[in-house]
Amino acid sequence: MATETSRPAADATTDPELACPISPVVDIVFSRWTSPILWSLQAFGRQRFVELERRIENITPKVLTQRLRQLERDGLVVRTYHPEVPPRVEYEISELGRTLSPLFAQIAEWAATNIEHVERARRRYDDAGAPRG
Amino acid sequence: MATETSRPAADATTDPELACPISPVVDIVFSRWTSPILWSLQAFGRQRFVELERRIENITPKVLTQRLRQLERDGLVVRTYHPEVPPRVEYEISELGRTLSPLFAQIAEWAATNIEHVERARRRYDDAGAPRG
DNA sequence: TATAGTAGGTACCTAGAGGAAAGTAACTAC
DNA sequence: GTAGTTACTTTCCTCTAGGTACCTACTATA
Repeated sequence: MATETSRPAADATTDPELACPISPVVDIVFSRWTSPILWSLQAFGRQRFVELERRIENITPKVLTQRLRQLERDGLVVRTYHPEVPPRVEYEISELGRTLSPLFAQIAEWAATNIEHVERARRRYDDAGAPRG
Repeated sequence: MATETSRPAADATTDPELACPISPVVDIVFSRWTSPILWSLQAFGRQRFVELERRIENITPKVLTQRLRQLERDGLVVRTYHPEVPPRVEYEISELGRTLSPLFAQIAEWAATNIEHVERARRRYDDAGAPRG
């Protein structure tokens, strides 16, 4: 199996997990491209590869495959292969994946009310020039 | 200012944010090393640079500085510089940063009940051999 | 004959994140 | 005069995630 598929082994000596119970979740759910994939599947239901590819703009098929495999391995996504011609594959969120929904909802809510605060803070920081001290 | 400090500009043409309202939050809160830092600050209160450096194992001072600057810029962390000798700098979570607490709590809760499901799914997947289809 | 559609696989390459290690300012203590 | 302390900064280097591009098999359609 390709080394590219597996994440950088969660080695206790090199990972930021020790001080933080949420880092493992970040590795599983919030690594690059995984959240849009999970979001898309939970928001729009079962989808084919190309549908995901089109909906998630700028993702390359290679990376989409990688992430889907990873999510399948983690039990968050279910892959169904139909041996037709042309081949048809469908992806849907698993039961375990669905337990993330309230999390996603809360994050979306936090974003709706606080992202603008973050952006205002950035402008304030940038306008103030380089940090003194 | 060093290019290393700034994140890869959130360009609408290259980012996975379009299909997903939670990606921006991921960029801000859940990028590498930021969650342990925020967690540490919200769990153990105001801390000095070296305290964070010791608590978050294996983080290098360079990266810690980068992440703290980023979090300060985003208004999630407050930095207080005391011009003493030797210099003393204290970091604490901001009011805006504190609004993340319920999020963190929910994620920690999800982890507590579901991480083992993920690990079991992985073992099942790996034992089944390469994906057929 | 050639092209399109589907779900990827594979080889190659680059940008950039992040690590290692040394340097810096400014003062104190020995 | 030298070592220690703190909070970084800077330089150099490595590694790898991710992008580009091309390839597979099979059929329908023009």
